[in-house]
Amino acid sequence: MKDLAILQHIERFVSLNEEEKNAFSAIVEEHIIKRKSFIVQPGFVCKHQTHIVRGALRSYFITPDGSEHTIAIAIDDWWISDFYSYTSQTPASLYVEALEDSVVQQISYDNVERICNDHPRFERFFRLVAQKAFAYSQRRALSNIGKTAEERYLEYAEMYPQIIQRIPQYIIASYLGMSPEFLSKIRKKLASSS
Amino acid sequence: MKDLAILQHIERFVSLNEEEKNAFSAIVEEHIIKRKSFIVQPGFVCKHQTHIVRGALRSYFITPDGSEHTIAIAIDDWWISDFYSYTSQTPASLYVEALEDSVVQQISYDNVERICNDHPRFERFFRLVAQKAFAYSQRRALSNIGKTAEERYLEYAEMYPQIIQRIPQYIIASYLGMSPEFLSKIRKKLASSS
DNA sequence: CGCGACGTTGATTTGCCTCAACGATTGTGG
DNA sequence: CCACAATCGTTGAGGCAAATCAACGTCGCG
Repeated sequence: MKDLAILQHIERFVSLNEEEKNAFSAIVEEHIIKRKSFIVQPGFVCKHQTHIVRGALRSYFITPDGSEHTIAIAIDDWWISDFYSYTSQTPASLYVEALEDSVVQQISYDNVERICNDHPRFERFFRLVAQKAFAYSQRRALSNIGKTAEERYLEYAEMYPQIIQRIPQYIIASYLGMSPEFLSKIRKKLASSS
Repeated sequence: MKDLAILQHIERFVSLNEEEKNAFSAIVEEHIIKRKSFIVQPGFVCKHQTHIVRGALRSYFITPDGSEHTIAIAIDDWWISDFYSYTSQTPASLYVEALEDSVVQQISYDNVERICNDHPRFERFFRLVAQKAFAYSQRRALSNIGKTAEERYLEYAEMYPQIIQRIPQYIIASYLGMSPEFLSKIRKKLASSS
């Protein structure tokens, strides 16, 4: 039952009957993504929402001056995409790159719209997901306001210890909005003071 | 026809028949909000989504050190709320305050859920709104990364000249993430160099 | 009029970046 | 299986954008 993970995920929000489960299973595509390869690239429309079965991916973009900025780091059982590109079906401005060999399940924009038309329960599911994603992003933005780099790191490390272990430090730094050198200095200071 | 503005707003996303329009009109409450009064306060659950017919409001929160941070500035025909509190129906962490005497139209959480159950078209509308709001907030966050305070101000002033005129400068500064003193210096520099 | 809200200006401080050089580890082709 | 190159992390010196602090100007309003 390859789609079990993603169906369980959905049933946390809405309950589904057999017909709905089958309709959904039919539109899920499972893929293996090799480390360092991309599922979204600037200039191309992001056509899928991606659910990570296992592995790790990140989204990031590159400013005109050439520096990388990580927008999201996602691991097992999270979703990732260029949500702006997906929603508006316009060319992406982000890269979405696998940090490890990963297994993902994807559903395409067209199939989402279709299944939402056919089954209002999915309309509801995607409304709740969008609301939750938005609320979560608002909250993250809030909780970072007025914090120093050290405070942001401590909070993140406490919240997502698995990510700290699995993901290279310079990517964490880029996600937390600081230089890798500065994160290194923060960690040194924390290690000596504990 | 008091509900005209908000119905027009909805019909930009989905088309409604007479029955749906009537059902929606029935749950809209119109209120006048006096300058300096609050429609959301920390500790209380945010029970409404608020559509501004005319006037200006902002949402902000206060960090433990006592400093104010403006999250959103909204004027005629925009929506505002503590979206996190609304979505999860948990106590708010934001204030939402009127900056001018304003006229708003509100719909309650319970009524939104009810009308979504009864009419899938509204489920669709609120999904699209949540998706758009999320995509927009992502995009704003993106476009600010790696920018100096001056660049952020110039961009905002170009995008929303009406807001620059109508809203006190220290609130703009707080929204753009800089001190009021520094915004003053930026404006002085820009005035002399043009 | 006088008070409070808002904006300005200058002096000083600081959090974090940039640059540069140097380990440590990993992996990869010969 | 080793050599060499990437990749990643560390350390220190110097610099800058923006915050903080403090004082003063100005306007509208009760």
